[in-house]
Amino acid sequence: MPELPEVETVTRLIRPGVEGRLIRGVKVHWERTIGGQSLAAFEEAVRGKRIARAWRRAKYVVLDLQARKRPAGQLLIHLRMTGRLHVVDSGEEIGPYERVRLLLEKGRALSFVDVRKFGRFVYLEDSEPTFSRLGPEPLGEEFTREWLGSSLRARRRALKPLLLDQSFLSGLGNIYVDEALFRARLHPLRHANKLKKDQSDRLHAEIRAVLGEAIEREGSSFDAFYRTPEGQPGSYQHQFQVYGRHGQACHACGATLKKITVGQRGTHVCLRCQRPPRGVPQLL
DNA sequence: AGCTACTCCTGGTAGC
DNA sequence: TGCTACCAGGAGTAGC
Repeated sequence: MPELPEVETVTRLIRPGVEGRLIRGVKVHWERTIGGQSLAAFEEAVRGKRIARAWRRAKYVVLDLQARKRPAGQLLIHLRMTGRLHVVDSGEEIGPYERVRLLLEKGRALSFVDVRKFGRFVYLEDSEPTFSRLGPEPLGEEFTREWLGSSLRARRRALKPLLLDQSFLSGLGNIYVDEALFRARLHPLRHANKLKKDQSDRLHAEIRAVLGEAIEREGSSFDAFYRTPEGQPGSYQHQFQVYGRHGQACHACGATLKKITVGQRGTHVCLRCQRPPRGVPQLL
């Protein structure tokens, strides 16, 4: 499930193939992948423009578009659960799960493959309103220990749903939240405003560490399903301490890891390393 | 503010 | 072997 490290990796991979290229045409195989406007309006907005830059904000791949050398809107791509992007030859057949294809110059194309159809392409004249609703980048300058400490004190929510909330902090998803909370030795149901300073400092450090390490390893991928045709699997899944490891021994203390549900999300914890807050039965 | 429930999707798999 | 039922989950929305 693409989170910040996977989106960062994908962005880096496609960048050399798309930056500077003209979008000659658009093929949409699943119309609902296009969000916010009609298919016709989307095609009209995108065709004939040049991709000036490919970058990442939160879990969006952002393509800055130009027309006649001037900024001309942005294409935001969200991979959601199973979306993947690759640069391919324009004649290359990708199979039944390709949802969108941008035809580029020089016989190349940007192909969007998405089994579960949750991914979205949105063209925006101005992305500022969208991005201003997002919390800070966890690897950016704004995300300091002081910011996290004071922001947590202002919220009463449980840590996990708060960290998954993109308007609080952007880029984290289910996997890296579980990993960061484990590494910070904080139970997912701990209330944000109850953390002591050393705990919120630890959480800050571990969020950064886990994301940085995952980017170094080009993200996580589980099975062939999530890999790109170019064979870019990512290898961070081998570093998981808790995610998907329920029933196995905690690497830190040896206790059996558990899987619980927090906010309708599968949640992986070591109940010995991550002490539940008062009132939460230490069951299962 | 913040909770739950529901929606969108389909491949994989647990259970029988 | 083959069937069904359920699971995974990012984000948006509705209702309380």
